[in-house]
Amino acid sequence: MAGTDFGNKLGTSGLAFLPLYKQVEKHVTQLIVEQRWKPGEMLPSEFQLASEFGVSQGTVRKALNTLTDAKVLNRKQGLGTFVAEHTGTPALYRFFPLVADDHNPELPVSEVLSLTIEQASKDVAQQLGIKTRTKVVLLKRRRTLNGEHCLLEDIYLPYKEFAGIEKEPEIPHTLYHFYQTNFNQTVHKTEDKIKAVIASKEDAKLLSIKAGEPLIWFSRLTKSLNDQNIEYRVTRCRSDNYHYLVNFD
Amino acid sequence: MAGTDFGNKLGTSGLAFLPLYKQVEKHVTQLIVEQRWKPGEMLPSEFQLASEFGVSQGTVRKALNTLTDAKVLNRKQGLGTFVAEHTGTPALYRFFPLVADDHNPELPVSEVLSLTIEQASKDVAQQLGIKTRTKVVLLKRRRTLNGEHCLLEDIYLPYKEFAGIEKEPEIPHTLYHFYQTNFNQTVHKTEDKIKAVIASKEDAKLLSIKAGEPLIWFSRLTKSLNDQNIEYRVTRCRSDNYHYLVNFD
DNA sequence: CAGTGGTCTAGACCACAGG
DNA sequence: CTGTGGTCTAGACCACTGG
Repeated sequence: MAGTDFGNKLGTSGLAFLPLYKQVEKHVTQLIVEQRWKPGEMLPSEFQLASEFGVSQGTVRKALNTLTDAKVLNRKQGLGTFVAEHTGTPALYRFFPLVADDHNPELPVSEVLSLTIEQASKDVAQQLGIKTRTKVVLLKRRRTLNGEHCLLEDIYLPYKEFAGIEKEPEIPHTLYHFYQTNFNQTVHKTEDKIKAVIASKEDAKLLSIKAGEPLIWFSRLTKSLNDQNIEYRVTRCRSDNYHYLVNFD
Repeated sequence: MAGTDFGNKLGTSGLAFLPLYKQVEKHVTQLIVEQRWKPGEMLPSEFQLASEFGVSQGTVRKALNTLTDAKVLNRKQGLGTFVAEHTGTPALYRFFPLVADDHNPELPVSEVLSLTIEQASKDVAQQLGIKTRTKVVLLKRRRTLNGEHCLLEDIYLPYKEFAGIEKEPEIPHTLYHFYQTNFNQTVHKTEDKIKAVIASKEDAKLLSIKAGEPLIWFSRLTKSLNDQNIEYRVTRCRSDNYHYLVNFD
C-alpha cells in the first residue's frame, strides 16, 4: 500500500508517492522548519502523532527514529521526543573538526574582527546559490586556544536569511546555535574542501606566525534543515599544533 | 524481555545482556569475520535466520538493516542479503576523499615504489597497537591522475595479518578490496588526521613539483570489522589542483 | 503512579528479481 | 511462479522518568 494509501492525513500533494514513513519524516521536518515545535521543545507522543497523521504508531516510530539518527530529533526513554538543539557538548563538536595535536578536543574562543554587509562576489554568490551582488554578511573571526591564535574564519551569510544580524549586540562563540535560536536556521549538513596553503602576510600576522608557514585551508558550504545554503566560510588554521580530524565509517 | 530471554540460540556467553537485535548484529558480524559467509555471498532469508537464532523475523530484520546502514551488508529487494564487498564504484570512493578541484571524482592509478618488511618503529607500533620491532610491511606507492603525479603513500601493515604479501605477484590499485579478498581483512572504519606541510625535497621530486610547495598531509588509521587496527598510512597530496572532501551530517 | 520511548512478536500485503 | 526483502499494522510487555 506504500504511497497509494490516501486514508492518511499527510497531504500527499503533487505526484510524490513515497512510503508513509518517508512522508511522516518530511512532514515532521517541515513542521519543525515552520516552528510548530521550536528547538528543545517536546513533540507529542508516538500515539498522538500517529492518530494525527492517520497512520500506525509503528510507522511514526520508524520516521522519528530516522530523524533521530539524522540528529534532527532527540529521544529519551521515559521523557519524550524533542527537537534537537545545537547546544550541549556533542552538538558543539559535531561540525568542528579541528583538534590540537596532543590535547583533548576543546572549542577555541572566538573574537570578531569585523562584521560588514557586502555585495556577493561571483564566487560567494555561486556558493550560496544567490545572484551576484546580492547582499551578504561578511563576518571575520579569529579563534584562540590556550592563549594561541590558531585559526581565522571569513564567514559569508545571505543577508535575506540573517536580516538584522548587524544590530545584534554580540555575536556568540557558538555560531550554529546562534543561527538556530535567533534566525531559525538549523545547520544540518556541511561540505568541506580542504587544501594546504602558504600563510599570507596578513594571516601570518593575525596568527602570530611567520609568513611562509603552511596552513590548513578549507572552505565550507553549510545547508539548513530545508536544504538551503545558509553559510559559506573559508577557514585557515595553523598546522603546527593542530590537525583536522575525520572519521569514515 | 530485552537481554533476559534465554529462549534464543545466540549463546549469550558471559554477562552481556544486550537486546536481542544487538546480539543478532554481533553474531552475524562474527560469522562474517569467521567466513561462514564470504564477501559477495548471500545470507539465508530473514525467516531462516530467525528460526536459526530462535528470534522473530522482525528482530532479524532490524539487525540486518542496521548492518546494511553500516555497509557490512547489502540488501536488494527480490534478491537477498549479501556480505558487502569492497568493489563497485560507491565502495571504492567510500574511503577515498581526494578530489581534483575541477573534475568529477576519479580514482588515480597507483604505482608501487617499494614493498619491504621492517621492524615497527615506536610510532608505527603504537598506531597499530602492536609491540615495537614487530614485523610490519611497508608499502610505498605513488598515484597518478590524468598523467599528473598527485599523491604519495607510505602504508604500514601488521605482518601477522598480512603474512605472505611479499610473495604476491602484483599489488592491485584497489588495496582495500585486495585486503578483503586475499587476507580476509575488511576495512570498516578509518580515522584521518589532516595537516598542511611543506614538500620535502624527495616528495617534491616524486611529485614533479618544486620543493617548498604546500602539501595536504594526512595519517590514517584503519580498523577492520573486528575492530583491529589493520593499516596505518601517511599520505601526501599536491594541493594545487586537489582537495580533500568531507561531508558532515 | 501515569506517561513516555524501547523491545519483541505475529501477520498481512506489496514490490521486485529470476527462472 | 516462487522466493526475496519492503511496508504497514496491532498488540504485549519492559525500562525509564518525573511527580
